[in-house]
Amino acid sequence: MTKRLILIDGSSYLYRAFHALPPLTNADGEPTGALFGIVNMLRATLKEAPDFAAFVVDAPGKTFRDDLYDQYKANRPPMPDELRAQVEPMCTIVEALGFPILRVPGVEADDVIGTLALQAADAGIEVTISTGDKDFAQLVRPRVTLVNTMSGSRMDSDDTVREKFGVRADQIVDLLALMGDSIDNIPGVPKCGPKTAAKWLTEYESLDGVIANAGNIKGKIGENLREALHQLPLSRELATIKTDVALDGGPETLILRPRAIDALRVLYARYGFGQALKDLDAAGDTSAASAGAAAVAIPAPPSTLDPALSVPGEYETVMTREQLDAWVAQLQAADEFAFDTETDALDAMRSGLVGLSFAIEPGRAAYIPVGHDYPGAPAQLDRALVLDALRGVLEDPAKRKLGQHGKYDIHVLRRHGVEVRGYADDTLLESFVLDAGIARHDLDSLAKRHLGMETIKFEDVAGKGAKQISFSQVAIDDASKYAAEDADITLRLHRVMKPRIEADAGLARVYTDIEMPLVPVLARIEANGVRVDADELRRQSADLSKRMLAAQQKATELAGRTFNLDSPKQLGALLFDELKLPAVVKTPKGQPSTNEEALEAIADQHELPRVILEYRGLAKLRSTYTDKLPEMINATTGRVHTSYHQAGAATGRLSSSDPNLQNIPIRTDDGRRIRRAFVAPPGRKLIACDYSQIELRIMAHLSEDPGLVRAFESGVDIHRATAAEVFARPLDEVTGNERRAAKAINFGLMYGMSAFGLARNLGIGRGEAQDYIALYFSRYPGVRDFMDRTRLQARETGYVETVFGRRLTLDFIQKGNPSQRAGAERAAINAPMQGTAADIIKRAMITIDSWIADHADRAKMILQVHDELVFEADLDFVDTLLAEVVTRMTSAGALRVPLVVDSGIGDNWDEAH
DNA sequence: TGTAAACCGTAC
DNA sequence: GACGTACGGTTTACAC
Repeated sequence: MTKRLILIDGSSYLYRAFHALPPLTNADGEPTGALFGIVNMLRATLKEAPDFAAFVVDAPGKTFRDDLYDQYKANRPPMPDELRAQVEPMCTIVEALGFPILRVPGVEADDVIGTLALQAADAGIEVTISTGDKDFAQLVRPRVTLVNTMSGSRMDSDDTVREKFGVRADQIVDLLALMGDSIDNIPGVPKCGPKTAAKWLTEYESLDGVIANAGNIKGKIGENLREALHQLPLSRELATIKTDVALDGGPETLILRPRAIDALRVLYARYGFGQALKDLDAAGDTSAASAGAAAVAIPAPPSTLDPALSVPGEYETVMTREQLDAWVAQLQAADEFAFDTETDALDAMRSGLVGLSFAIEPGRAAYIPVGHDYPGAPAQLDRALVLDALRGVLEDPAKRKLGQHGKYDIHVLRRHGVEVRGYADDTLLESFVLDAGIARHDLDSLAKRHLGMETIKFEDVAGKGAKQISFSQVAIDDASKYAAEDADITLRLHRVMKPRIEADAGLARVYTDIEMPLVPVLARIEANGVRVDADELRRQSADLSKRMLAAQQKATELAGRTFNLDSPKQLGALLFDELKLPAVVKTPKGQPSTNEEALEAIADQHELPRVILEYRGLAKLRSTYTDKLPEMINATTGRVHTSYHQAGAATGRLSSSDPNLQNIPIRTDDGRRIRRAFVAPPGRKLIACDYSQIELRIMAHLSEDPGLVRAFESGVDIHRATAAEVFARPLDEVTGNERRAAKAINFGLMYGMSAFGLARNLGIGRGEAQDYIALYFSRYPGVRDFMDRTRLQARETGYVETVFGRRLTLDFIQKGNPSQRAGAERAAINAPMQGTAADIIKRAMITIDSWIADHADRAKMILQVHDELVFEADLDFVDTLLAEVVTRMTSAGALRVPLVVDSGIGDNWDEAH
């Protein structure tokens, strides 16, 4: 029988498990996250009962690659302490599990693995390399297979390598050389990624072929290639795994020892690996001395201790009444469950229900298809019947439910006749409260981040781009795996993230008292929608078009030729190359900018800039607003329904999209006209209520500056009061310019502005701006102290907090380059104020919603714009609503200064201001 | 044909 | 480099 060898890349798994898993600690506070991942992986390996195995790790010290290239791995940060602390315990556990450990100085673990793999393959042994490092694909060949247990991927032939990389295994080294590697600091061809590299290698076969044909490759990327030519041979050498390392023993010496059961029991207990301990005890009594082969044969029961890496789930597709009844019974018996809906479109206000999925324990999930429709689709349970069967658990407020972005599912189910109640947890919001700063909170990213798992992506089952199909056309078997996994992963993520929130009182408060209660409130606001007068907008579009045409003709005349007024590039060429006008502003990429500031600066030297400014203003209004908004009116409701994104802004603010109703113009007359198209229905009025200077009030609260607090307590115009202080004159002698300067300072401070920025804003000298700021701080010393304190806290702890405990982690404040750090400091200054304001208005929305629920037929909340709430109400209910709303808004946060709410009433949004 | 980046501009 | 947080339209370049 063929012998089998498993080579485990310990170094790669250690790093990957560390970064993929949450920073767990045991009861004594020792870090265990990476250890946990490794132990689970090794236990799975033992189940495979290989004849030979080894756990290979890097030895300390330099390797031959450092000699080849002094910059090798120069970008790699030192090993974090939490990881370093896990290395020795890891080796102890690996030893106890019976694995031979290999550490060879002068080469990397990769080279040891490569050498052993080839020796074994030559000797007829089947080799499996277990690693998280894709570079090993270069070793795939007959009898050498590559697996990644964390992602579940497997490569055992040129075909499987090609699926992943687009080239054969023997071309992988060349591919890596072309791509380079920023982590290991291997130089490659700039802007050449996996796609480009694979394309070249397919065309020219090898790196040498690419080098020989470098002259034939066009474009910027061709230039990049030619400039990088000289270092490609070095890159190839660095990327090549050695297969001729001198080793003491061959593969046949790598024999597994019996597990040291007692030692393992102590170690598992110490690090809190409950499931591993249970398995050990279950197997240990009967086969204490077995060499691991079938030692862990008993399947693990569902466990809350280590849901993260437990085996892939058993998913059921519910096709019969009996199955449905059985699942409903299980849901009724469960304390909590995760659910998810699948639909035929993205828009929550239009999409139809295609299926539902549920998970009650990690690994135990089901998919109930109700709307799959394709040739040959099997008969499915009736949608109404399924929803009726589930109605009890879904509408029961005492039954805790959780989801990922459940607001969407709440909309879909409401539109299909089911009112979800008891929506208790949401993994999107758990992630947002834990790490507001990260880019993505979608399920796939979270699964990778917190569970180290690769999930089935929507595009895997439905395709993408032009080839994308509706989920209703996805084969039920595929749909079931995808949908059940979504519910399963949601549940597992919840079990990992929720305890981390509960461990911090501030985060728990923000999550439990603000974000979760807000979910149904936002769903109601979105469902309410706002009435928009499409005819009015179309009239405005026509008017704007006429004026745009006039501006365009004038511009052509002034330029002496036609050009595309919408193209910054063409405009720049005309203004700065042909007309030789000065370029005072540069874009971030160093090009001459044609933005408003740049055009204003040259408006006195030529007529054209002014005409462009006119055109731009008109074009913006038409393309973004007057043309688009009528298209967004829902055919069923006749209203416009925006989406509010609760995890949209890192500071805790909401964002709005499809359409964005938080950037409707107000500053210019032409812009403000658009607000006249946001109207109240007949018999109703719009009521707009906005917080007056809420962020500055929060600055007064946080800084406790006596002067600023006093100014707000007195109720005077804050910018005028600031001007009076800074310019040392009575309130009624403050000039317009002085007030304008004070206002610029007030706002600039909240954004962490410098003297440079203030000078530019006010059109004054930098020295003068610096004088203003110094004067300001001398009058309001508490503000300066607050700024310094905030920066210091951010630098020391890496995060800042709002009054209510919301936390924003600033990754770049400690590790970034100077420019990134400066940016992080500005964000640190701003976030407590912007974030506290967001907390306050969210609290107000929740309490107003609960009041308005009893008057739902007479009034609705319809918009939120950061510091403003808009309602529509029956004429005879306006006064009642206004009084109640203002009271609830002003009492939504207890600050050292009063909260003041301004309000207005009108037939449209403009009038209500 | 589709997508991403660059640029610009609207809001608070 | 220089003012925080968003969304989105148009052009442009480029990969598929």
